[in-house]
Amino acid sequence: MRSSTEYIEKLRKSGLRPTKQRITICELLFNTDKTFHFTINDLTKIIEFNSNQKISLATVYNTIHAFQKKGYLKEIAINSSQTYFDTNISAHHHFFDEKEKKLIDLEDEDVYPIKIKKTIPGKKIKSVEVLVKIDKI
Amino acid sequence: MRSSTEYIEKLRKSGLRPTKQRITICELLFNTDKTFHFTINDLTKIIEFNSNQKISLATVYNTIHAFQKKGYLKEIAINSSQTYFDTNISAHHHFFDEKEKKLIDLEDEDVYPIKIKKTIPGKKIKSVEVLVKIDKI
DNA sequence: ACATTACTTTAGAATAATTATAAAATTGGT
DNA sequence: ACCAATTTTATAATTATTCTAAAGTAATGT
Ligand SMILES: [Mn+2]
Ligand SMILES: [Mn+2]
Ligand SMILES: [Zn+2]
Ligand SMILES: [Zn+2]
Repeated sequence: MRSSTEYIEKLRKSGLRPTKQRITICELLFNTDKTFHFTINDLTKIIEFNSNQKISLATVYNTIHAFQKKGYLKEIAINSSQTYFDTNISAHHHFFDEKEKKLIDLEDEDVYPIKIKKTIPGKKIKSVEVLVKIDKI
Repeated sequence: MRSSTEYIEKLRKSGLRPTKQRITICELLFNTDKTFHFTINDLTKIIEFNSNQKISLATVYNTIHAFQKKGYLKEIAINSSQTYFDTNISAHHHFFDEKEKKLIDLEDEDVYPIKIKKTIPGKKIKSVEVLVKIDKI
């Protein structure tokens, strides 16, 4: 359980005003050792059940996008009707269970290093992400 | 330029009735040596400019999903407002240029083989896809 | 503390890709 | 030709996300 003053500092340093809503969302996202994956819909429910506050949907979207731009969240590329975000911002890969619609982290040691031999003139690599789709045996 | 009778056969064998619309879409998608990536929006324009026929949007969606289910198309996992499809159905990876919103194939020899060490009990791997996001240097 | 300004939140409307509906058209088999 | 099953179509519905603009809050200077 980190103190909210820590998030106030973090937000201020990022040029984001530490509002009640942002602090609440920080607490719900980052006040845990475990990182996790979520959709906006998931987060809305988390807020509903774990805080006394009602935060408007627009603010949830605004906040998540602001946090993502600041690098506090990662967006995971999968084809889904909803966008997935990750509180684990380290470079890592994923399993995706399409039935359960759940992401599972692959740690660095779970995947042999990826080497891309091809280059595109005038372009540089921004990220390399592996998505492993899994299914019932 | 393949003959349309070839597509009629292909469709019949798949249990899909060879309708005018499906044959047209087959011709536009598969009558070329080069494979390519497209969205439904792209395909709609391709149909408009390269066939005398008007195919309703619902039919375009229906047909593409039918072809995908039969394995004639692959859906590419990226976060975009539109779904991308690929006429290259071989297992392969992609560059994605987020500015241009364009996919570029990575050939097998462009990427060292991916090895996943982690396993999930009761689950088997269905696919392994690498997405390399690129940007202006 | 008060005033001023900039930023943020909010409810609700708008947008846009995709899916559903159900009637009309087409296909394949007899 | 006839019939049943499938397909196409126009249109409506759905739904995640973004936009809008008014009201609220935070930061800053006096
Ligand atoms: Mn987004
Ligand atoms: Mn789809
Ligand atoms: Zn993750
Ligand atoms: Zn491809």
